[in-house]
Amino acid sequence: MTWVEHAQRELSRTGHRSGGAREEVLALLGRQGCLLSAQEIHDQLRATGRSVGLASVYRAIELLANLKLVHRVDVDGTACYEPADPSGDHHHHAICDRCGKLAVFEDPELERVLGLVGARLGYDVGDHDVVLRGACQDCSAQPAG
Amino acid sequence: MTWVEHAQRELSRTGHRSGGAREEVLALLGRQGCLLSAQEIHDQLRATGRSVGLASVYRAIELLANLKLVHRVDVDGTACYEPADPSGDHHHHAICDRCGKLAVFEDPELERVLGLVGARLGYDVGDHDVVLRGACQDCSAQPAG
DNA sequence: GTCAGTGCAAAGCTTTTGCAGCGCG
DNA sequence: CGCGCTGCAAAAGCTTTGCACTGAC
Repeated sequence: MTWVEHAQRELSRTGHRSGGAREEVLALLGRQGCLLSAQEIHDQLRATGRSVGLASVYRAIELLANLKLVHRVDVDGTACYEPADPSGDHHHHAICDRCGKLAVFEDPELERVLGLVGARLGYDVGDHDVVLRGACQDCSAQPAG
Repeated sequence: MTWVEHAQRELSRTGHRSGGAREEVLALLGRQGCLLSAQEIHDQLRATGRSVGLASVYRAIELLANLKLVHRVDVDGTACYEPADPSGDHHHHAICDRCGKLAVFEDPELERVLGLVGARLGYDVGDHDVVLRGACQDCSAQPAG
């Protein structure tokens, strides 16, 4: 079952109707898989002739986030979204300060340590964000500038 | 040497003049130590009769962030700031979904794992953010709502 | 005296909200 | 055939910028 199918099932299960705008947002997120801002979703849909109102993009995203079907990450003060794997698997991001390149990683050890930290704090941690910032391999090989 | 003194020295070393507004922002950050938004800085200064224009708060913060004297963390789409320890020591944050309570933690193991991840990606990681979200001990003891 | 620093007001972005109409179920 | 979904436009934050003025060096 694809993520899009999973999401559609969840939406229907929680009593939401199907509509053109949300379907388009869902399909785009499923195709892209990586971090997209609301504006990027709007622009990409418009570019492929499947225009959707920006407000509807925000509403679709908000709903999907509430159902934990997408994961939200703030990048430079802008919210970006990506499909959340229903199995609970997830990854984190490293962003290059210089060229903006985005790298994705996952690390079981990291997850384990974060779990321990949450337990130590007495927090029932439902979610966590980890973002690394620095120079990617290409950029750090070049003189700073 | 206090953080405020350290920051003043850095500012002067990098050719910046001293001015009323930035001094007030610096002093407040030094006193509070924890995450503050630009608006909160502005309000708290006004409340103590040391009013500073909101634009000046933003300009002071931006400069301090560029010099790595403060650390920026995005909380719910709003940028918050706190003094950055010159020794490189730093902590991370856990935020309660329900009551908004903020907890602070540090964990050498976490830092170690993040270092390994950065190395594996070939990133020269200069900075990283970790935010845990969930229910704090008090809130998770209560029925959801 | 020069030019960084400052306050105010206006503009820019991202995100949310109000409202009328359409269409899924 | 009701109510949720949608688009548009207006509004509501947060943040940046333009400009004239003040004050540090």
